[in-house]
Order: sequence, then C-alpha cells, then structure tokens
Amino acid sequence: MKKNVKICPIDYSIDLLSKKWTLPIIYALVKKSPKRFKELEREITGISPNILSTRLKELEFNHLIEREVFPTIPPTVEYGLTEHANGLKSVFNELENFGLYHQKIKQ
Amino acid sequence: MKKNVKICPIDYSIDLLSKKWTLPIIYALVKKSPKRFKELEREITGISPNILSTRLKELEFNHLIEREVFPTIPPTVEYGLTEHANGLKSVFNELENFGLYHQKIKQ
DNA sequence: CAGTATCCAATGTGATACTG
DNA sequence: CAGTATCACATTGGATACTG
Repeated sequence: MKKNVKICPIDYSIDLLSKKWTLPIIYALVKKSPKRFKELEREITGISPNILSTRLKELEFNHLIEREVFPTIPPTVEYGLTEHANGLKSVFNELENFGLYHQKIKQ
Repeated sequence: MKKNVKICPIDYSIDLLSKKWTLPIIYALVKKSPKRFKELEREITGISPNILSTRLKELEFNHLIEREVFPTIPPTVEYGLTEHANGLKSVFNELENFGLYHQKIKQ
C-alpha cells in the first residue's frame, strides 16, 4: 500500500480483506466469537493450520481480531473479533442478501 | 464448490468474489459502467492484461458483467455490470463505511 | 485496441514431524 | 492443544512479447 496518498476507503477495505481465507475466517468469528484455533481449523473447510496461523497474525496486526492466551494445560488460545471489526457485520449482511438473490438467478 | 449441498449464501458470495482482482474490477464498474478493456487495465493499478482477461471471463460466466463487441477498427469491447450485480453496490457502501472508520483508528 | 501465449515467480497445499 | 518447521507439489499470478 502506498504511503502519503489518501487511499479510497473501498480500496483500503479490499486490501484488508482480499487475501485468501481472510473472509472465511472473519465470517466464522462473526457467527460466534471467540473461538479457539482448532475450532476455526475444523469449521473452515480446507484451510491448513499454517495458513490459518498466518492469516490470524495479519488480522491481529490490523486490529480486526484479538488473541487471548489462557495458561491451562493443555493450552487454550481464543481468537475474538475486536470492536473495530463490528462494521464488517453489515458487509456480511449485504453479502448474504446478494448471495440469496444470486443463488436463485443462477441455476 | 460442492454439489447437492445447500450452501450458505455468505460462503457462496465469498466464493464468487474472493479471487484476486475480482473486487477491484467490479468496483471500477460500480463507479462507471460500461468500460473498455484498456480503461479497466489503466484504472486498476497493478493488474496485468492476462489476469484482467481471465477475471472478466469468470465474471461474465457468473452473470455479473456482460461483454459487448462493436465491429470498429480498432476493435471496441465494452464491459458492463448486469442488473444481477446491482446488489453488490450495497456491499461496496458497507466496505466504504468500514474503510473510513478503520483508516481513522489505524494510524 | 483487445486480447493470447509463454515462461517465471509467488503463494498456497499436503503431509509429516516436532515443541512447549 | 496450539502452533511452527520443512519440503515437495500444485495452482495462481506477474512480466513481457506477440497477434488479428
């Protein structure tokens, strides 16, 4: 992303969300949050643990999710959406409307 | 995408939109439609013509854009959003709201 | 102009093993 | 459990040249 350039907020959002698996991860946490690493891995069909790990770090860096560690044995780590990610819920609502409509027209 | 399985409309939309450059292409056409191949290539910074061509075909296959050829010399081809793609405008609105907010909290 | 062809680089996948 | 490390492999994307 370029520096010292006022970037269009839509392009900005697209940059934040466009890597592979990023949207499915956030959506899993929109449905219910927080979740543990294994829960996410099981729920998001097809993702591998190394990519899940990579994306979670990126999302944490961008303040969309937060990671909390509990000193249990075996270890527990929970990932939850931050309040900064709440605006994304409307995005998913619109994706839902669009999906419902488009599924019908496409047979 | 799996067959004979009722897929969640959100996952369905994500599948339609999650490939690299798909969202920037649609967004370019949300701003103004129709546009010619070269216009899209110039406007979408960083895209290469082969990827643009590939994505346009996919989007046409999914009925989100339509392609019209004019028998001029040199050739003119226009790409426009279909009415089926109109529901995506709300998605971009929400992406805009989110981007505006997130740009502020992230400095 | 509107693409296609080609070849190379980057990214993601899959399997497996290993650590705290 | 929650990851990281390592490779081999496949798929995707990027750069560039070229055609009708």
